[in-house]
Amino acid sequence: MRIETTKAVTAIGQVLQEQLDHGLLAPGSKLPAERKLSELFGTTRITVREALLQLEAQGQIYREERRGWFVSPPRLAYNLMQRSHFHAMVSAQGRVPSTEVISARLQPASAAVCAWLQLPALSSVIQICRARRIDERLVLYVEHYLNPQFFPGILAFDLNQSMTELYARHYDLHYGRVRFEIVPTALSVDAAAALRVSVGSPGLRIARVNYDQHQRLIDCDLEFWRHDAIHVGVDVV
Amino acid sequence: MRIETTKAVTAIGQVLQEQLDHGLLAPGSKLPAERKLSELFGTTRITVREALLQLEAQGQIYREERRGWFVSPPRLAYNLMQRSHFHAMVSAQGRVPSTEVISARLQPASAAVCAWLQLPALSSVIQICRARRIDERLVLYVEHYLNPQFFPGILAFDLNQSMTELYARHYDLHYGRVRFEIVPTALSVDAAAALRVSVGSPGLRIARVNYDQHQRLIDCDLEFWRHDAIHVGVDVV
DNA sequence: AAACAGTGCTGGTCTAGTCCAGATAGGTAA
DNA sequence: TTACCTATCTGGACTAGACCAGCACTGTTT
Repeated sequence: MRIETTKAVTAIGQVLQEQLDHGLLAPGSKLPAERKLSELFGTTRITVREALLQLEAQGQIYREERRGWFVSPPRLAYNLMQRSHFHAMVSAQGRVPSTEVISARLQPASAAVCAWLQLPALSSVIQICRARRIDERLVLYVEHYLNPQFFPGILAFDLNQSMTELYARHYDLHYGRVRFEIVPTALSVDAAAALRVSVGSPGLRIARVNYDQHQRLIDCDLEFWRHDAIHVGVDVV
Repeated sequence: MRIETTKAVTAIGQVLQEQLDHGLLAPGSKLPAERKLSELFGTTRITVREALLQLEAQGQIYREERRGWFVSPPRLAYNLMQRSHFHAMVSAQGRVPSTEVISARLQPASAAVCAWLQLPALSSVIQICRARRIDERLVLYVEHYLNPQFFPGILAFDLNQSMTELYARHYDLHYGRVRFEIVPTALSVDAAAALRVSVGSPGLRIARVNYDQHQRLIDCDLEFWRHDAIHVGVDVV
């Protein structure tokens, strides 16, 4: 016999929501296992899972593959107008950034990258793939594509640091005009692997095309963010 | 006995994906019913559903409640920098916009709205809720909040038209500075109902705070977009 | 012609399990 | 100490059904 007046999925969601709102579940803390929750709510794992997926879509909780469900930390404010970089931005908001290089090499450019960088077909580009964390949590996977003519020998540097600072210090290049393109979509297979999330989980893709102080198109990057990790701000004057 | 080397969910996704890529399923066309698909792929409805949900997360397909799954039309390019409004933007991209007013009234402002509009507690605001379509498809739910001191008698006008044009024609107000805030999240209950999508489906929330030509804070709006309906462009100079 | 009542179809929700693979932690042997 | 093994816990993937509620169409009644 069913007593509930609302659907089980929304009921479970509301209970968890209420606990989150009242801070009983701190950011970063782990939720009970799905099986425990299904027992607690007297329902099946599939139903519990659906409720968890809805909270995930809202950005309230997130999962790490085969590790469990966790409460989402606050979103990072990403202001497109103030020219900042990841490390500076994260630090300024009182949190701890870190970066790890996944791969860095010269390789043939894909058609999409040729178009972005306005390069002829079959050009070579420098690709740098990195994963970035806020307070130890993997939140961002970035693929950089550099026009090699502007960056001789860059692969020899330590690429864990900010590219912006590297450009300034060793190449005297500074960002001028920038074009952003923001698309809500699922994470790509590479991004999902790097962020250790299950494929198909929602993400935010931000593509940047960067010009230098002389209006030359120097590089672009493709950022894949966990969808619950940021909110984007833009001031138009 | 299982023959497949890959997971059934990704296999189903890939098959549908391939059909989409080759244009065998035209934008807006209906997919076979979930039960038909499960029969076709020799699996259960739950598994098919999971594959469909992944394609939905990627923005390839969408659903209308209890009507079926459909192929997503191309995304609308939403450029925050060019001061345009919905009707103009959609028309310029060769598509057909339409708007319907859901509600319009003077009411007490919520705390969040008071903060956005910098109004004292317990102020009244004009709230206008509208749903907007592109080529007949519901894609956007907007809540406008107007500071009533700037808009006497506005509720008497036809609110199906562009607010931007209404402001200009009858109040001599033009947008000056604008602040956008973009958050990937699930659609609110109201938004989901207005767009006739199931609650918990992914969406993009864009909040705008608008100043007029005299730097006065005149209104704000809260836009809820179907996540697959737009891509946002920003040019920073 | 217009209003209405069926009726079948659709996705939405849910049950009650099974098997698999990666993550983790504890213990044992080199 | 270090390396490896192993048992257990976690979510991931899947089966095989059930019932419900809203949609669209069809055929009847007014």
